[in-house]
Amino acid sequence: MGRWVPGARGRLQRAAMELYAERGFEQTTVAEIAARAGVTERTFFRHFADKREVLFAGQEQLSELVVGALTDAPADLSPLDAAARAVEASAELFGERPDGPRARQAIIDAHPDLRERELIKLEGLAAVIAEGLLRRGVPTAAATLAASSAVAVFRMGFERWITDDGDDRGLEELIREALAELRAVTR
Amino acid sequence: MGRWVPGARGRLQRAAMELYAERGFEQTTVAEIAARAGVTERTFFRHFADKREVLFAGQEQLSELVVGALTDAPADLSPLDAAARAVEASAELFGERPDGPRARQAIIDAHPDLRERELIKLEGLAAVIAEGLLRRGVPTAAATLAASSAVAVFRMGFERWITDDGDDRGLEELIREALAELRAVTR
DNA sequence: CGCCTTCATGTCAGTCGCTGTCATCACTAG
DNA sequence: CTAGTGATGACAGCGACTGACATGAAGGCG
Repeated sequence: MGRWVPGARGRLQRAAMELYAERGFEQTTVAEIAARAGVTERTFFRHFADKREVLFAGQEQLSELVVGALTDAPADLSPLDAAARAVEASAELFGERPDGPRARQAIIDAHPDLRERELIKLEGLAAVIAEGLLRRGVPTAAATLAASSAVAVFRMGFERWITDDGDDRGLEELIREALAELRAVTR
Repeated sequence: MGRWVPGARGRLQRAAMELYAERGFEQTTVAEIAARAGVTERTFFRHFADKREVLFAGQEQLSELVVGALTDAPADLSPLDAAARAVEASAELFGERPDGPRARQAIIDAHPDLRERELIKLEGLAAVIAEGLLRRGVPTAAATLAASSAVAVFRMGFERWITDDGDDRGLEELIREALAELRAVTR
């Protein structure tokens, strides 16, 4: 390590989450985040592309995890089932307690700029799922539609997971439930 | 009208489209757009919330049109069919020639910031469709899933419409085709 | 015809997100 | 001990966006 205190990236993430939660996203300055983390504003932008990205750091891991699950999924699964299986695997990343994800989601939902960023991240997730389906021999159109359906199902399961307090079911089960509902709707 | 030349809003839209197409979105300054339109930078921000919004002016009309079509759709249609019928109605707004929409889409696809904005607009479209389905008595979950499915189907139809040059089919037919493919995938 | 309200615009100052550039300094390989 | 590496600080600068105030034409009204 250097003269600097290590873990600047993590401190920036925590500081940003705290401040966004306290004062709101727009009312928070990057300089303030940096100050709380004990670094310079410039350092913030060396770790995160912009003021929003600090909230979406785990996205790469999520994509890798989901793509891995898709690759490992049984070859005889239908495209949609394989894609759904893939997004179910995300439960491994989120853990059992929805508290953390719920707090983060509350921040995101509170500001359109952050929702935009979330949407393009989900779009990216759908893109890598579609790509994985293509590698399974699924035609382009079917891959695209199955991927976006899987993401829709994931979103619904995720929202229920962080919303319902009396509901003790896990993220995976809620995603499977949403998938069943999607099938009922498209029937 | 006043001392000012009327139609500032329209001139700003045209100027922005031209400049975004010529130099790209990021390389274009709001001051440049305003100058080409013969107004001040400040006036730009009086007409459009930000530099991106100038490309998404027709979104309100689209939502209204789609919601109207959803309201008018036969009551015995399934939620998904009604939602699909609604997005099909968008063809009325886009006209027959995909040239204009294609040019606009090329600009949007060229920059992530614009794609973000497009995604949140589509999300808004899905939201109003879901709302319309709720008014039809569709349960929340089914309404949400049907709406997002309809938007996915719309996107696929739209992309084919502006892409395929030898394909003379209209937007409506391409959307119906995508819907059939979605049904095949979710089967 | 002249006054007054309205409203789109111009002007100006200022904040903040974000970037390029160069210096600094601890750590590390040789 | 020296040169290189890598994360950081310091600083100047651009451009997006906002708030406040001034301006001048259009239209209503006496």
